[in-house]
Amino acid sequence: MITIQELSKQCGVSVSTVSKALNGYSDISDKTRELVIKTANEMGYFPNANARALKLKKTFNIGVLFTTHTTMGLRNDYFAHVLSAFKEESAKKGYDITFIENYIGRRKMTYLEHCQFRHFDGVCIVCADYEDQEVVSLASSDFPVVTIDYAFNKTNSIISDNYGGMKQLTNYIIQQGHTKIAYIHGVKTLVTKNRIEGYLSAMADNKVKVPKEYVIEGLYRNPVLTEELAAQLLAMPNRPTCIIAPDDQSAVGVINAIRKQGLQVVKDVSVAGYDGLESQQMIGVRLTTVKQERDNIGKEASRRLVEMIENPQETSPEKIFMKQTLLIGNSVKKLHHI
Amino acid sequence: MITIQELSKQCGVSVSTVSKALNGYSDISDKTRELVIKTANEMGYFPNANARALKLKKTFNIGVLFTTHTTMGLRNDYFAHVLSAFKEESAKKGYDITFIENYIGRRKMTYLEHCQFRHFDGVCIVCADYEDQEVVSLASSDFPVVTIDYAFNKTNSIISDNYGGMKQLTNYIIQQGHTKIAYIHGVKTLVTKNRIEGYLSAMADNKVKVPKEYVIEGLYRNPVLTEELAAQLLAMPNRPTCIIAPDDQSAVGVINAIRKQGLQVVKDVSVAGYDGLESQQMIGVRLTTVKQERDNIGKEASRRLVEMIENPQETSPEKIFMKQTLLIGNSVKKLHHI
DNA sequence: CTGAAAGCGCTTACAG
DNA sequence: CTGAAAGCGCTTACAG
Repeated sequence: MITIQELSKQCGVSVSTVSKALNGYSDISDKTRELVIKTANEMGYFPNANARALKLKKTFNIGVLFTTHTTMGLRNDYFAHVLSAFKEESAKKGYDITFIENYIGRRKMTYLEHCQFRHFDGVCIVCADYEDQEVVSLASSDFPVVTIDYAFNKTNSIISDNYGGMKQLTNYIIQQGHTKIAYIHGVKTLVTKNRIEGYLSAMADNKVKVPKEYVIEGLYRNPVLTEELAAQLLAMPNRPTCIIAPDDQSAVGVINAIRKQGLQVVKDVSVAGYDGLESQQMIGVRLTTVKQERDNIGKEASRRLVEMIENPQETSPEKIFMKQTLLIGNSVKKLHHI
Repeated sequence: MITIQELSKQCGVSVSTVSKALNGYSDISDKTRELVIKTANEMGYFPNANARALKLKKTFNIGVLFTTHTTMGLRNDYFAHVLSAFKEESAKKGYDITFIENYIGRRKMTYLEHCQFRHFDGVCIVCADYEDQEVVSLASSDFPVVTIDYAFNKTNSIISDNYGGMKQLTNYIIQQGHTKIAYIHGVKTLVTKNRIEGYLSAMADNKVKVPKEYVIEGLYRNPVLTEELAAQLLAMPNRPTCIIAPDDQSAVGVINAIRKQGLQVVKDVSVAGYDGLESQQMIGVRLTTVKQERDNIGKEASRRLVEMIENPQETSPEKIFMKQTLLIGNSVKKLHHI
C-alpha cells in the first residue's frame, strides 16, 4: 500500500505539500498540485483511513445498532429495508456503516464502549431492545444518535406514524359502510399499541362500538395463526364484516379462513392488511392496506444524523413522524345499507 | 475519551508499561498489571481502534460487499439471512463488519480502493454483480476474500448446492409416481441454471421425458406472475400432475391457479416450492420444498475468512458446497399407478 | 520488571 | 508558495 511519503519522494516535494495538494489547499501552485494529483493516480495512492481518523478525530464511519435476535433485525423485512436505505444515503454523504456489537471476540464490550473503541462519528439505532440498559446508555451518550420508531429525550428520532396510518385505514373501512370491523393485531410492541389506538380512535370518532372479542392478539407474519384466529372470528354469532390482519403476509391467512368457511372473500367478508408490500399484491384480490415508507425512513434517518454530525450546534433533538399512506385495493366491499 | 497517557499518569507508570499490562505481556509484575487494569476499568478506558490499527496494520474489520440495487441485497430475504449469520459469527471472532461502497461522498472510489482506504483485514462478497469489473478486481486482489454462491479461482467460496437440492426434490416427486412434472423457474442466474440442471438430471436419471413446455421462465418471489404461468400449464392438453414453483412465496400463485381452475390442490395437482421458509409453511397444505441452509452459509463464510486472515499461509482457495435438505410436506400426492 | 524512543500515516499551525 | 516539526494514540524492539 503506497503512502504519502513515497508520493512525496516521487514528486520531489515535501510530505506537507503533498498532503495539502491532495486536500485542495489554496496555497499550493497549480503546477505542484497537478503533479501530485497525477502521480497519486498513477501510483494508485489512497489515504489510510486509520491514520487520517487518528489525526482528524473523525472517522467518516457510522455505527448501526441492529439486533439480530429471534425475529428481529436483518431477518425482518421492514428493518432490512430501512437499513438498506440508510446505508445508501449515508454512502452518498461520504460515510461508511459498521455494525455495533456488544462483544468483540471473547471480550465483553458494551455498545457504548464499542462506539468509543471505533470512534464512530455518529450512531443509528435501527432496531434494538429499548429497555436494555446498554441501549439506554448509548442513546444518552455524547454521540450524535438517531433512533428509529422509538424516541429518547436526547436523540433525534424518525417515527413511522402507525397511529395515523391505522386510523386512516379504519376510517376508510367505516366510510365503506362497515361497523363490524375486527382487528387481529401483532404482539404488543409500541408499534402495535399505536396501531390499536389508531383503530380505536377511528371507531370512537365515528361512534362505532367495538366488542371486546373483535380485537385479538396474534403474531406478525404468521399466516397460520392468523388463519386460526380469523376462523374464530368468523364462527362468532356476531360475525365481523371486515377483518384487519396484522400485516399483508398474514392477510393470506384471513383469506384462507374465509374460503374454508365456504364464504367468499370481499363479497361476504372484507379484508385489509398492513405494510403495502408489492410482493403481497396478489391472492386474487388487491389488498387494501397501509404503505409504510420504509425507504424514506432510512433515508431521513441518515440525513438527520449527518446533519447532527456536521452541524452539532444547530440541531436539537426532534421527533419526525413519517406519514403512512392508504393503498386502496378491492378487498374491502362497499356496503349499501348506509 | 481517555487515553493511555492519562492512564499512565494516573497509575504512575510509563505508557509502555500500561500498554503491556493491558495486552497481557508476561514481563510485567502482577501488582502493576492489576493496578493498571483496575484503573483502566475505573476510568472507563478503551483503546482507540484507529491508533491501534495504524500501528498493528490490522483493523479487525471485515468489508462486506452487498449490492442493494433493485431486488437484490438486503431487501432479499435469502441474502439478509446470510449476512445476519455472517455478522454474528464474525463478531464472535472479534471482527466488525463494514459495508463496501464504490463511492464515498462525491468521490468515486472503486470497491478495491475502498477496501484499501479502510484497510480491511478481509472481504466477503455476499451479493454482487460478478461480471462487474470492479468486483472481479476485488476478488483477484491481495485481500483475503470469500465469495458466496459464486466461485473465482483465487477466492474461497461457499456455494449453496442448488443442483443437488433440486435433484433431491425432483427425485422425490418422481418416486411418488409423478412423471409429468413442470418447473416454473426464476430468472436465469447461475443459481437458477444449477437448479434447472438438477431438475433435468433427475428426470434423465429416471428416464422421464421432459416436454419443452414444462420448463418455463418466471420470476422469483412473484406470486402474481407465477399464477399466470401456472394457469397456462394447467390449460395444456397434457397437463402436469405436479408443478414446482420458483420458490415458496410463488407457490401461493400455483395454488391459486389450481383453485381458480376448479381443481383441488394435491388431489388433482401437486405443488412443490423452494426455500423452506417457516413463514410460508401454511396455505392449508404443508408445502414440500427444499430448505436452504442460509444461516450456515453465513457462518461458514465467516469461519473461512477468519481462517484465511489469521493463517494466510495454510489456507488455499476452496469451494465449499453447502447441502440443501428436502422438507417433505403433504403437497405432493402419492400416485398409485406405479 | 520498567521505561525512553521510534514509528505507524496522516494533517496543520508556523516559519521562511 | 514550500517544508520542518509536532502530534494524533498506540505498540514494541531495545536498553537498563
